[in-house]
Amino acid sequence: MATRTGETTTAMRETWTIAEIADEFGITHRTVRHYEDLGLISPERHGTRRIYHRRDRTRLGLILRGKRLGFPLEEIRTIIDLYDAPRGRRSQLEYVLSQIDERRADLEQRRADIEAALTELDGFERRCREELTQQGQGPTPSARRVGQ
Amino acid sequence: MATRTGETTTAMRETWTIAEIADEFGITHRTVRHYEDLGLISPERHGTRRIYHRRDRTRLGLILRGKRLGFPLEEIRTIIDLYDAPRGRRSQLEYVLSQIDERRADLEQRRADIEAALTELDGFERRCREELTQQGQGPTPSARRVGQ
DNA sequence: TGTGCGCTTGACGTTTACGTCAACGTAAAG
DNA sequence: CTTTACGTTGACGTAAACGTCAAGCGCACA
Repeated sequence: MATRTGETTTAMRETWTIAEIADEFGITHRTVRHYEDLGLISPERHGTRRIYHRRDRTRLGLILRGKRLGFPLEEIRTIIDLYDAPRGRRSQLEYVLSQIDERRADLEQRRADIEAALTELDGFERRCREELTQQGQGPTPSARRVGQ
Repeated sequence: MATRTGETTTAMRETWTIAEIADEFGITHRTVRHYEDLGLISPERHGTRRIYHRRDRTRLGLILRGKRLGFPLEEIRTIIDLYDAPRGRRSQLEYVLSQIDERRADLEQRRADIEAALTELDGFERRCREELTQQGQGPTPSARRVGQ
């Protein structure tokens, strides 16, 4: 597990290549480049080569979480751009705050949808388990990994 | 707002046309047909015309919630099919229960992502508000709808 | 010095989720 | 009996999010 520069852990690294970034996040280099094309990340260049810093990794984390939540990439861009938007003037700050409110409303809608889905799932599982205990306790060749 | 069959409310209706279904759910008839093509709904036919029942509306509700949560339609189909899958034999029931566990794990991951996003958003808002009070209380022409 | 490995830029292909005609059928209303 | 409004089946178009070559560049190492 030796890193090629001899550090103890990757946590000390300052910069990364596209390949390192890609398989650390479990995506392809094409995907990383696609995010760059859309302006979600903008790595430094060393000549023609891309150099990724901590900032880029943070952004990638936010991007992938946004994707897990089903947000389109364009929307994800506006969200993470919000985090380091200029907020010097009062009007800018108030704009950012209003955007925050919109984002929160969206997230809370999603949370409500998830709670509802989980509740339904629980009810459904209970009904299934009742059907199960109602049945005879006759053995079944299928594996017993319910408790796992 | 009189319905053409003269009932008081749409809640009493037993069947609906594609147009009624579509604009009740705020989607196009093309979308409804697309869901049918993918096997997410299968309305009754009266000759060539589609007739939608309560069952179809329930399914549409689940479909749209799944979409709000960012699930692909194919996955949504397997999910809602699960709800009325045959579970007569014990092995079938156990399969359904295992699927439920998978679904729940997925939903809980998403919920965790949402909680994290909301927490970050809260922290970010607090920092913004501090910057705001730090600034001079000079008036700004922008609207004052923060408390709303 | 050349050879390979990793990186780069196109450019086209693919899948998902519909949008958008086009052309036709049909049932009720005038 | 002919509109007309609604419904139906293709079939092609499109936008998003990458996948997949192809071809070339540069640098480290034998």
